[in-house]
Amino acid sequence: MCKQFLLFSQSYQCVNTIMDYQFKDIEKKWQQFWADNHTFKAENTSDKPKYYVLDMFPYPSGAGLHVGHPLGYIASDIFARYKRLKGFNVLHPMGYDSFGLPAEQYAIQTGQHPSVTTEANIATYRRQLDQIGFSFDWSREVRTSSPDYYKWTQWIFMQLFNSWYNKDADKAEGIDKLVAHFESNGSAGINAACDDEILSFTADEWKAMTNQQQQEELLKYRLTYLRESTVNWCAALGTVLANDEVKDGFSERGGYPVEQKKMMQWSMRITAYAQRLLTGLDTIDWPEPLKEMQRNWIGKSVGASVKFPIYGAAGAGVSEGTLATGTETPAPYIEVFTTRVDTIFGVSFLVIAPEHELVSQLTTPEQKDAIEAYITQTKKKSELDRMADTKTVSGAFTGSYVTNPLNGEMVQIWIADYVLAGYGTGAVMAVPSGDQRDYLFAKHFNLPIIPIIDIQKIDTEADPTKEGKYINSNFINGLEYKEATAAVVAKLEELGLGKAKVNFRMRDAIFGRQRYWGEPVPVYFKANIPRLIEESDLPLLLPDIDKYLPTETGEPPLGRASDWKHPKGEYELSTMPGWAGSSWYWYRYMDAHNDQEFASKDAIEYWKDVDLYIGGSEHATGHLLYSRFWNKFLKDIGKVVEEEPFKKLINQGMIQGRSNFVYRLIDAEGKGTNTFVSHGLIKDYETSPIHVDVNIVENEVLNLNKFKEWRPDFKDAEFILENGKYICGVEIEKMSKRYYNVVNPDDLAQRYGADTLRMYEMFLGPLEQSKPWNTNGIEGVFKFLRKFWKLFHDADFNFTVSDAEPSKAELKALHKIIQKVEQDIERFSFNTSVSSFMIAVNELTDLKCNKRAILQDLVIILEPYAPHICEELWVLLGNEAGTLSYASYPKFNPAYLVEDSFNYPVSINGKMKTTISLPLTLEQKEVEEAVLASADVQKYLDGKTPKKLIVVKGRIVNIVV
RNA sequence: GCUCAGAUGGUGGAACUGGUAGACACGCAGGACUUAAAAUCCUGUUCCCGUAAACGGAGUGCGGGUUCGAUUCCCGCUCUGAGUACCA
Repeated sequence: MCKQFLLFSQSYQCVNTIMDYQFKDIEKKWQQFWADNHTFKAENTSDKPKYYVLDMFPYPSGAGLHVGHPLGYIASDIFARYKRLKGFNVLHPMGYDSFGLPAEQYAIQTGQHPSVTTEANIATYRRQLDQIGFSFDWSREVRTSSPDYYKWTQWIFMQLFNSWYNKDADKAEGIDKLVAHFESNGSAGINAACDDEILSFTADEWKAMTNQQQQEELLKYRLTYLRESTVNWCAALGTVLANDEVKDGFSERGGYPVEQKKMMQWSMRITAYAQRLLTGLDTIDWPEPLKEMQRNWIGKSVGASVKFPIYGAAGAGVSEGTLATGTETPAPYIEVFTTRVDTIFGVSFLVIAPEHELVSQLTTPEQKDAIEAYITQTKKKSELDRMADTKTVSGAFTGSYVTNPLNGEMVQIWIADYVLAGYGTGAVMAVPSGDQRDYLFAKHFNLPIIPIIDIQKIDTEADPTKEGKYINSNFINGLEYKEATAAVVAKLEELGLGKAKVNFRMRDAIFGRQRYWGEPVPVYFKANIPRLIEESDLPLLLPDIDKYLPTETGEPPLGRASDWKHPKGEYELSTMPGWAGSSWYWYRYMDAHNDQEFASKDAIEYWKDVDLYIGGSEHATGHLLYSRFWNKFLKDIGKVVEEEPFKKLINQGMIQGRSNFVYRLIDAEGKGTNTFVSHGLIKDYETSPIHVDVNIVENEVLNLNKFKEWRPDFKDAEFILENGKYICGVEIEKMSKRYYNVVNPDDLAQRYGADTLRMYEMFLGPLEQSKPWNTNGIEGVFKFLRKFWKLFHDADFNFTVSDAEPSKAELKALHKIIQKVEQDIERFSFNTSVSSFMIAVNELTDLKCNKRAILQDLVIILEPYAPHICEELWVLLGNEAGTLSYASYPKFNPAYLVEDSFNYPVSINGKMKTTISLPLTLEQKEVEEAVLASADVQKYLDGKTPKKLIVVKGRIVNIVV
């Protein structure tokens, strides 16, 4: 900053500083060089082993990048650069997830086409990314909203439509194979993941169906299919949301209320893959919490389904009874799912969800009023209340009974809202002795509680134990858990009233959005049957429309597109959800410009999968689950080679904002004055806190002049200072414009340079840990880089390196850092390697080392962290420009670290007292003698004889007195 | 409620399989250079007692335990953050 000034005033200092570390020139020069020479272009054929480093690509929002975004990108870039130096052919691409709601919301407000704002936002992102010096191969950039790209998203959709899941083969197969089976064998022998209400038919019956009927039936098997589903409808956003986009009954984006609504919807049969998605988790190197989240989301429970015959229902084996007048043939059974089928003799009532389809059939005339009142009451309760209020017991008796299939006892049927219609069969067998909710329910309504295990303690609460022997349990009395469960299942199977069953919590994923800015679904409707467009007609382009709003008749915005019609029918009007384009993008990077396939077979067989994936854990149950699903499907149809797409995954922690406050003095009338009180003094005054821009605060000290300039109303501000300074208050909040706590990487790159920014972001702490951003301390990293630069220069900043043989101490410093950084990088501990670099440079500075033999290797190992300064020094050292990125990583030689003596810490009773330097050649016995002989130690022993002496060679000595 | 992660100086953090707690940096204090400031360099900096210093005591959220030795392992608890939520 002072340099230009000095240039004119003091020529002596000017010469001194002119060649000082000029990060601006250096960084601009090398960024240009890399771009011009395509330094980081990856080849799809190579003798080197491959390594694929991927970042979760960003949605290009209007706000641009803040300082938290690049954290993961910097880490992955360091890793990618490191792998190049280690001799790998590295694929390290970047792109944009450019379909999405904000651009559309903006379009609704301004009328501007989302593609225009998207384009502008991408340009900003690119500029911001470029100035940090990433080694991305930009020739492979993808944008999910580009027709060349979404052509293949649509193509994958078509493959899903043309596939069904064969449970016997445990993989997806072509729908034509299913049709062939129907033609020759009918529906017999098909074990498919499909809708519940499939028909069973013979081959002849199939052939006799009209095409319309056949298509309707096939739709029940396709991996993407239409079905009337209850969806999360958000009226304010005008769209349907996925479960993971809804939080506590409100939309995650915008926080608008979300209601349940029935709608014809495209769905993805992800449940077909539930088991494979679960087992696959054991084969991948992901953070355990993230795997756990996916496991919970998939929600596998192993148990049994049991049919309870409805007492008096036709076909249930009992003829009498007083059932409500059902119009249809009454159902003979209620089916429940249970994970504790061994407790079946403890069943004292049955509970079904208020929304259960049999409720009206089961309600007796006497109970009609009670049941209807209860249903009305439940409906009134919002989703939120129902979740919050888990303590109050409520329910109503239907008046009907089932019989226990194993002992024929009459069991009351109740409805209660603690049973959810959407899980299992929407009905549970209640065992109050073993389940706390059933227990409370039984107590509340005075229903029997039957102990079923000898050691059960059920005086005050349910006891879900599996220990002990069964009692009151018919043929399993005296048995233990395992054998009892097996016996009950066997008996139920024999009776045809139950079987072992696995249940998943995960639901099929809804795949339609009533929105404009997304991929059009490549489908048209003919006689209400969805049909795919021709593959040769892909991509089905997103048409222009006049307004980005639903039509008057409530159809999605695409309903406004005129002349947008398939020759044979009407196009689907909903578009694909945000996760469509991101569920396969890592394959497009492998072969980004292919117009014949989404990526060539060769490219996919070469790159295979992502070796390292870095991104936030907020995508745990969305993107990361859908991507695994699509990947498995693509593997089933032979298009990709790996079962799991992301071998290793790392979550970078969230960067929170760190807000600063000033405290405005309040006058007697309670009005804010123009005087501000320093934080340490606010207890003596009446003040109110005001957010202040963190960029005019340094180490909590407010820059008073900048504060006066910051907002016009603070122009004449006065201050009550402490120790001559105004100290600000601090609080951790979300990083957001409205808290004035956003730190922009552009500002830091301007002020300190990209290399400093990169290293500082890593220096901040462990990558995976969430932490508030704090710019305090960036000076330390900046100083380090200047010190590093000085190693190569004399006092007048002339480049000076010596070809002299390095000393033992210099070699030791070098090899210590080689070893340390390599270990750190392999375990993604980037913060500690930055510290180690500082130590190494401090040591070499103390040794006044300017030897090429040391410094050149140091340049190579620092390159992944601070690539610009290293490139510059690499060339100054006489190497060819641009060859640094592919130089070979220095080999660690442990011989240089060998010591011949060790400074033994001597503890007495575990407390470190003194140290003794002894040769490492000494054996345990000799160390003991040397320690006891030492005058220093004798002083501490104070004449006492040690009880015990512990010597760990090369580590420690501990004397027990 | 359940699951997971975490708690170390004024601050960010380090200590990798139990072995010198506080590396590295920020901040702060003192000093050098300077008319002065900035920049740079040097010294100190866990706390307490004492204090010129040696030295002594305490100390990794809290309470126990195992061990010659525990930030690290075990048991119980408190707090913070994330995920999930009547899942039968």
